[in-house]
Amino acid sequence: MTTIRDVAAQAGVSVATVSRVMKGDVPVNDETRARVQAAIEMLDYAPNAFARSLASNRSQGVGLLISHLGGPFMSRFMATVEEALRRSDYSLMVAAGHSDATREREALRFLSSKRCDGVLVHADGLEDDALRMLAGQMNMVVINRQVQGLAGQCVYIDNRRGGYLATRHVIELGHRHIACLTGPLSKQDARWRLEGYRQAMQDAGLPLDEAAIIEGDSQDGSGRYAIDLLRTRKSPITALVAGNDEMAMGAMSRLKVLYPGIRLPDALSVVGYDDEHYACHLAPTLTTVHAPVEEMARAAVTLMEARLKGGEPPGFESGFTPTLMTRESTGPAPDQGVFCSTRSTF
Amino acid sequence: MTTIRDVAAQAGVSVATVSRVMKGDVPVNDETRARVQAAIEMLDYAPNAFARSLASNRSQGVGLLISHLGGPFMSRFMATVEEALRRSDYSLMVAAGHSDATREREALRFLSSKRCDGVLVHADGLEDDALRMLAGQMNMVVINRQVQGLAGQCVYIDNRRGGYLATRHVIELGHRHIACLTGPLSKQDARWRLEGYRQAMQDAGLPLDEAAIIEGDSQDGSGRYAIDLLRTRKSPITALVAGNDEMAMGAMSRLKVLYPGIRLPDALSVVGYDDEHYACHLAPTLTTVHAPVEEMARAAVTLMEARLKGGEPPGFESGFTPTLMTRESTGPAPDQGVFCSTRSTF
DNA sequence: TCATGTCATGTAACCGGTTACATGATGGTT
DNA sequence: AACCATCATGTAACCGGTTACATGACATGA
Repeated sequence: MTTIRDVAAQAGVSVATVSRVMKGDVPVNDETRARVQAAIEMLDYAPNAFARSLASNRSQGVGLLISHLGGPFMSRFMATVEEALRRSDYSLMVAAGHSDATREREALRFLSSKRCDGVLVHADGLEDDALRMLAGQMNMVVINRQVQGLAGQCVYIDNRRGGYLATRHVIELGHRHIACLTGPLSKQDARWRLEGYRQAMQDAGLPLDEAAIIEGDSQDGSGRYAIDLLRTRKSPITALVAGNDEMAMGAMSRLKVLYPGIRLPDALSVVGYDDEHYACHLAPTLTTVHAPVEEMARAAVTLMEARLKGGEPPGFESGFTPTLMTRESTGPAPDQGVFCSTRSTF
Repeated sequence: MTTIRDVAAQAGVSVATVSRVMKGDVPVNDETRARVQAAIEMLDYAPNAFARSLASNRSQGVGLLISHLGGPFMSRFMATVEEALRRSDYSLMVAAGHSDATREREALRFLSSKRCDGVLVHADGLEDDALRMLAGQMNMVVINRQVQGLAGQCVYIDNRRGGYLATRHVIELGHRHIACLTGPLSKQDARWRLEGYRQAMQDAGLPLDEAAIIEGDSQDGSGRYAIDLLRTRKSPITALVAGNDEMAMGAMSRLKVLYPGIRLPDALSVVGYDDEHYACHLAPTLTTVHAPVEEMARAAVTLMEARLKGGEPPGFESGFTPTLMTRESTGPAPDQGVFCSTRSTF
């Protein structure tokens, strides 16, 4: 392995000069710089990252804590983050938190033990308090979540608005009996989406039926479960607002099994959330809420880089707004919901 | 930051002794060890990863080069790899190659510049030759690909068999005119899957119609394209074997648009590949080829750890076998294919 | 002419570990 | 008693960079 000393010897200068040339922003005589660069070229020199980190106390790496690696849009998110970071010569270290407070904390400890310069945190297990505390110990940007007291280091999306949009959409289609299938209410985003649902119902002057709110686990199985539950209740539900596409998909699958003869939006209008890439290939194609994931990822990296450079945090808006993708899974409200006990198909 | 010297002072021993206690496998007097451990505990000491790496020339990190972060099963794969590595206190550094030889090479250079102890390489842009060469320069385990000359450092799956299984399945259902929609044939796995298709056709004594082999790009758009193409040709195709679920999904969507009245397997039997988690929620649910991704990921890590420890490579079999998941998208061959020009729906 | 400032460059301490080798204590053998 | 092996521990060189400070060359103004 060629070291900085080899290069210095080859170029006939001191190691300090080589270091300065590598760094780039320190004034060096043009002729000297050229000689050093020639030597670097000739010896195919690449600085030792460890030595550099040890001396400068910076790792040139940022950690990414992902609550659940298989989660929606994670791949899109990570791809964008990786690309943006690499452009700045930062490496990306990934750790998974498995949506569990203890494991997320452990993952952060791990990343911190690896001396990341900063961490992008997508945690849904940790409490706000824990995040605030940890943010004091390391350079942190929080993704997909708004934490009070961590202004300027959160990139989030208005989940309340997402839930609102989804619900208002079916209301506008004439639905009055609308169920809501949420993700685990221990998660902030699930709570906000539900809040949006509540608000939309209230704004439309519709009664809130607490029995029509079902807490799921964000997996497709919950969709099936929700349908079965709503069916036993035989409440006159005509639309379902789901907390994510996965559960919406599960619900639709179950409906197709139970009511093979009925076209789906006629049986039940279903709205998803996340706009996963399969959403437009389901049958019927899924109306869902779309988030600008790539933009959010870029914003997170920008925020992080600003923190790392130590300058003023860029004053840009890091709150994003979801949009509704209207597709076939939602349609006009029928006179009678499929779940209504008076319906002949029962 | 507390250093090893602080701990040494606190415990009244030398830094070497502390280092030995940290290492674990060197004999240290029990009483001394206890004192050191108490000091570590008391000072909440965590060794500086850079210093350690610099001195020992090991990074305790492995890189993961992913050709395409959004690709099938990547999240499952990564989740498993991350968990297995972390258990051994290795960190995971991710770089994306974007399915392009140059960018993959660049990503490897990057990971190597960060001094990873080893790299797990999922590359589909690089040539075998390039991989063989690079494998000489760094500790490498190749994922999802069998490279001649790199025995014992590849974890792969028998794509030929996968293609064979998919094709034989529809043949057994009575289909005789079977199209094949492949991924980019510049990719090894796409070529092998096609090879399996060919073999199955041949084994069944069916004629090979080269016009029924279409090269796609692994995106859903290719599915649509393939259907449109087959339709103009009006060849009497009754089944389609696709190179992945994405394309199969695209094809089915297109079919549903074109022939809204016909149930899908009657119009065309479709087989996918990858068994993505949405496969069983499409309508009809998608018959597809399943790979034991988690097992493969664990095997890759095991192989890597063996290389890192420097011991003998474990003699286990790193070739995996795919299985067919039979679902609704395939059915008995109709008398007349939907693409047959004599059909009345045209 | 000499003090002073500017600029490019060199010297060497430092980051915080690992580890080869030195040291010294202990106990067994002849 | 002298010798040697064994074992736990300490000393200090080393890994390969960064950077504060020193140095020396040259230009400027009094």
